[in-house]
This record gives sequence, C-alpha cells and structure tokens, in this order.
Amino acid sequence: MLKSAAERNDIFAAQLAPVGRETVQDRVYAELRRALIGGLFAPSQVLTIRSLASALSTSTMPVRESISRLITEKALEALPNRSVRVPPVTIERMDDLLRTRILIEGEAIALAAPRMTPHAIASVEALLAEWDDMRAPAQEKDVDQEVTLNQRFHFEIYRACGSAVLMPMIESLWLQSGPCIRVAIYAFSDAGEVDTARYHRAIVAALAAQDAEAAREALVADISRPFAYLRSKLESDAENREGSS
Amino acid sequence: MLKSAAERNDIFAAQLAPVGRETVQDRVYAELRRALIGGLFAPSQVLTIRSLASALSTSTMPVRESISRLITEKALEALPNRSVRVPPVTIERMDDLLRTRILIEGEAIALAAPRMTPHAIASVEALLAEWDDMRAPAQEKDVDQEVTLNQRFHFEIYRACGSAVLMPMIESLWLQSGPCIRVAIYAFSDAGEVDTARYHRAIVAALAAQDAEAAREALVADISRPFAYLRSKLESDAENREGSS
DNA sequence: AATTTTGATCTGTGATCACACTTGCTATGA
DNA sequence: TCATAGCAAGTGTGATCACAGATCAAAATT
Repeated sequence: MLKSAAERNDIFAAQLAPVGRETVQDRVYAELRRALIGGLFAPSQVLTIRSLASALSTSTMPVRESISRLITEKALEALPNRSVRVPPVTIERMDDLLRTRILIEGEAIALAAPRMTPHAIASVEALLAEWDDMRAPAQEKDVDQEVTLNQRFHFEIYRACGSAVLMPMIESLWLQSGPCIRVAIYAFSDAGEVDTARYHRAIVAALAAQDAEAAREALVADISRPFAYLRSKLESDAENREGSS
Repeated sequence: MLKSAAERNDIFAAQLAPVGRETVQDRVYAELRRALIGGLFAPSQVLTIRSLASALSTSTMPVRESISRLITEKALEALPNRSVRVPPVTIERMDDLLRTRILIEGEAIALAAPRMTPHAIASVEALLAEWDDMRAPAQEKDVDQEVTLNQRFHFEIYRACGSAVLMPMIESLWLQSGPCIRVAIYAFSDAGEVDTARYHRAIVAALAAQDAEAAREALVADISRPFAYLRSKLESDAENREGSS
C-alpha cells in the first residue's frame, strides 16, 4: 500500500531538520550589526555600499537595504551628500546614550531579577568563568573576545526581563554605543587594567539574591565606568586640540 | 572688479534657501509611518510590496526598503512565509508597550519640564485651543484629526527634552502602538466620550509650573487610559470567543 | 466523493542597468 | 601663479528583470 504524501512527509520530518531560510540580506545585516557593536568601524568613518558589497562578496542590493535599516536605528548616519558614515562620538551624545542606557537597561535588569531561574543564573556564572579563563593564561589582550563576552553576559541577563519591547531598544542602544565602548575598552586595557569582572560579579550576586534594586545599581556602575573614562579622555583631547590650534 | 565665485556664492546664499533633496524612499517611508501611527492599517493585516507600490504610484524598490526599515522598528512583522503584516494586538504586547511608554515618555516629559520655554508652552496651549475648536462646532467625530492633534501635542512637549536618543525611541513606540490606539479612540468616541482634553490640560498645567513629577503623573494617566480601555475590551472579546466556541 | 496532484498566478529576493549627482583631478585661462 | 572650467571616476537611487518559493483552484486519480 502506498503511503500518502502527508505520511511520507512525516517520516522525513522525523529525520530531517528544517533548513533555515536565512536571506542574504539577513546575513549582511547581522554581519554589519556585529561589526558595529564590536567597534570594527571607527566613529566618523564613511562607508560606501559598493565597497561593503565587495567586502561581503554580494551585490549592492542586500547592503543598501541593511544600511537603510541601520540608519533608521541611528546606528549609521546619512550625510547630506547622500553618503553614510558611522556617527561621530561627541560628549553630548555620550551623555545622552549613557543616561538612556541607565534608564532602560536598569529597568530591564530590575524586571529580570525576580525572573532569573537558577538555570539562567548558572549560565551567567559560566560566562564569568569563561572571562577568568580568557584573562588568566594569555596576557595578550583579546579585545574582540572581551567585547563579545561582555555582550553575551549582559544580554543573557536582559533576555530574562520578558519584554519584547525593551529588548530591541537595548540592542539599538548597544548598536549606537558600540563604536564608543570599543575605544573605551582599548583605553582601559592600556591604562592600569581595572578589574572589569568585579562589577559583573556584583551584578550576579545581586541577581542571585533576587535584589532588583541592588542589581540595577551594580549595572549602573558597570556601564557608567567606560563612559566616564571615555568622557574624561574626550575632554582632555578637546583641551589639547584647543591649545594647539 | 569681478567677484570671485566664493563671493558670488555668498551673495546667493543670503537670498536662496537650499533646496531639499527628499528621495522617493523618504516620502514612502514617511507616508507608511503616518499611516501606521494613524492606525490606517488594521492589526494582523497583511501588506504586499507590489500593492503598496501601486497605491503609492512608485516602483517596488522604495517600498521594500521602507518596509525593511519598518520591520527593524517592529512596526511591521515578517512572517515565515516571507510576507509582512502589521503585528496583531495581544494583551501581553499591550501591557508591554504601555509599561515601556510610561518609562520612556515619562522620563522624556520629566526632562522637558524644566526646559519648556514660555514660547514652547504657548504653542502647546495653542494646540489645546485647536482641540476645543475642533470639538465645539461639528459633532461628527473626526478621528483622523484627533489622532493627529494628539500626536502633535505630545511630540511638541517631548521635543523639549533635548535628547536625540530618546526621541527616536518614542517615535518607535508610537509606531508600534499606533494600530492599537486607533481602535481605542474609536471605542472612546462610541462609548460615553470622556473628556480627553482634561488630561492634556493637567499636563500643560504641570509643565507651566515646572513640576516635573506632576507632569510625569499626568502623562501616565493620559496614556494609560486608552490602553486600559482597550485592555478590558480585549479581555471581554476573549471571553466571548471562548464562550461561543 | 474525497484526496492528491498539477498548474497558473502572485510574492519576495537578488542582480543588473540607467541616470543624476558628487568629487577629485587636470588643463586652460587671466 | 592661481582660480576657474571641464572632464572623469565613483556613488546613491530607482526601475526592470529573472528566479525561487508560496498559494490556491481546477483537474485527475483512487
């Protein structure tokens, strides 16, 4: 007896995993996002569609649509010449970004605190351990991995806040502050090497204790630190430029 | 003596305003935004690129890029079929949106309160007067104008907050809650007609007194009202559907 | 008669082309 | 010598085309 098409389909479905249908545009968009958050593009750098397309080895079409999306998220900036660049970092913009990140990410972690399951806390602690492993053996500062781990740490927590509206906003904020924090982390690695993980441990401790407000305060301290450092650096740069001109 | 080109340019610049170079994509994007905020598209409605393109009498190219942008803002939703629709309204999503709007728009108005110049307050009061004019003579409820006026009122205030990071977030939130509040306003117009302007007057009074926290509270009351109404409506609908099935 | 197959149509996706605009360089003029 | 005009390369924008997948209705099969 012949099997019906539906039955045959069931047999295959049991053995074959559904192949995801990720479009080229999605990949390009994700790649540009990753580069932006990781700070691979310098502030004020001008990007051209054709060069990005050849670098990603696709046509211009997926790139221009991805760039349009990134412009609406304020992750890129459209110049009046119709060219695009990554937004320059100014003190005003940094203060604005920091204030908003404290507001939104603080709320997200306060919402997440009572919702963190033991399993979620364990996976966050695993990220802390990964951090220690990375730092211990090799002394060469792997900024890329540091940025990635920091991102995974924060988003693993935020994911527990259960808000489908807050999450994209946090991603947008990271996208906008990405080019800044990269240079901040570089500066930190050069200067004195404060123990970044200490702040993360404070966050995890507050979360394990289900103390929402303590978690919020620890988070504020964590994300304020690189911004404050970068701020003082920018101010001294401005003074020097003013003095030399 | 002949003037140099730069000098001639200065002379012209004093008399001629620079001609804006709005692209077709910008117009399409703005139009779709306006339609979404105004609630011209129903929740769960499926949109096709080609139909929108013909409705806007352009090619598909500007439309698809605009739609990509709207999807990243969560103003539209990409289905696994690769078709797009305006997101359906659920109780969870509404609560999520309202909570976030209270957080962000509350912060924006608290920031704006001490920065409202007498001129800015006057222009907001002018919008209140427009509201009264609209309501007084004609009894036919012009929902379109009501939505527009409400939007202008709120954004005239938020604009004073001076944050280039908060503003796009507020716009994104309005874009996401647009399809909901339209049906809420319709429901309000049908049922009993609470005096919407009363809440707005309370906001203006608090702003005139430079009282940031009072302004925040008045704003929370204003934006919570339609959501609460819509929420109870959705819950009764769910009960009816459950009862009839 | 119910179900499956088939075919036509529609939709999103990506590539390519044409056009307008900007930019940088070069040559020509005063 | 310097500023201006002119040319050339490069860029974003929008239209059009080709193609794969989805959807739905009619037709053929069991």
